[in-house]
Amino acid sequence: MKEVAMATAEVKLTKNQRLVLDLLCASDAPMSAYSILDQLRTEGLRAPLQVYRALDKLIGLGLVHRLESMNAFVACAHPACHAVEMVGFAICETCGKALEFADNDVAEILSGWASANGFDAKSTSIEIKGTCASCQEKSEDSSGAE
Amino acid sequence: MKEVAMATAEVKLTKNQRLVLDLLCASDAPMSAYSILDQLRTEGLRAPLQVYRALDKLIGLGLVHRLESMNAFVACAHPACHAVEMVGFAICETCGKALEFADNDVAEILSGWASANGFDAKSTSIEIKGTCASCQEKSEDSSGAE
DNA sequence: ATATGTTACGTAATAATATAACACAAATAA
DNA sequence: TTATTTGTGTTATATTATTACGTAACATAT
Repeated sequence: MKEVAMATAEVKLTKNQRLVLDLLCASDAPMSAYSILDQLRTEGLRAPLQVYRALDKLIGLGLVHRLESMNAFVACAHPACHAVEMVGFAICETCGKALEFADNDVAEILSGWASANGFDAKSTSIEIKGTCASCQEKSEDSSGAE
Repeated sequence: MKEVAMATAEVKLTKNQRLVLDLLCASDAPMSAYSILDQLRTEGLRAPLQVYRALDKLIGLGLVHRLESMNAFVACAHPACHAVEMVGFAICETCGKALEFADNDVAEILSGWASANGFDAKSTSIEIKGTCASCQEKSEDSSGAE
């Protein structure tokens, strides 16, 4: 029961799943499956499938999310409450980082739309593309204005 | 000026762009780039790039949307008001069809989140995965219940 | 008309992402 | 133990997308 208080330690993960999750947690930006593979070659991973299988499991557990518009994967920012149903990301096209967010109002509106239309929703992904605050500041430096 | 009243005729499209758009409009479900290519071989298209270039242009015009989670493309259901900023789709995992929707409340909440977080949003995609009404009915047939 | 810039085209090659199929090992449960 | 499930490792292949190159079509300004 001393077992570590890490939010992600509740479930027993296999070696490969642990390697992938730890790498994603340590990364400050989403990673593609193949860059995960490259990083883990030293740990013994050799084939894409090893990564994809671990990712599938981790996504099922709500510990990892997939960014559909980028074919990339990111550790869930809220590892405590694995909300699998609705997740949102704001993805910066300049630095590649993704900010995870959750919004109950949006979730309710969308599930309202679904039931009004007889659609049985299993999962919802929201992805906003644009430029993050930090990258906007940087680009103002070059524009010389004010 | 007699020029056709088709909603999609406002802009002058090239032959390849027209072929791709017409095919997507005629399809009742989203299509992958390569299935578009296959369908248009008889029309003279030969290489993936020809399709991807046409798609890029059509997406820029708001006449076609990309379903990020499926690597597929679909003609815009509202060809009149080309809303590029925010589009939503409910995608049926059984029949593969996609229902397009728009919701101003959601759009406002999301753009509110963005400005509150200093994020400069360019485009937003919402994709709900699940089962459409029609496919639910069909599967009830087999479940015999009630 | 001719020059110039822009947009689109066609082709070949290749990169990047993802899955199928197979045989085997470890953990779990009956 | 036996059966069942779950995960593993490997090879091969399928699917999706882009790079790089050279050419053609079109607008428009001289």
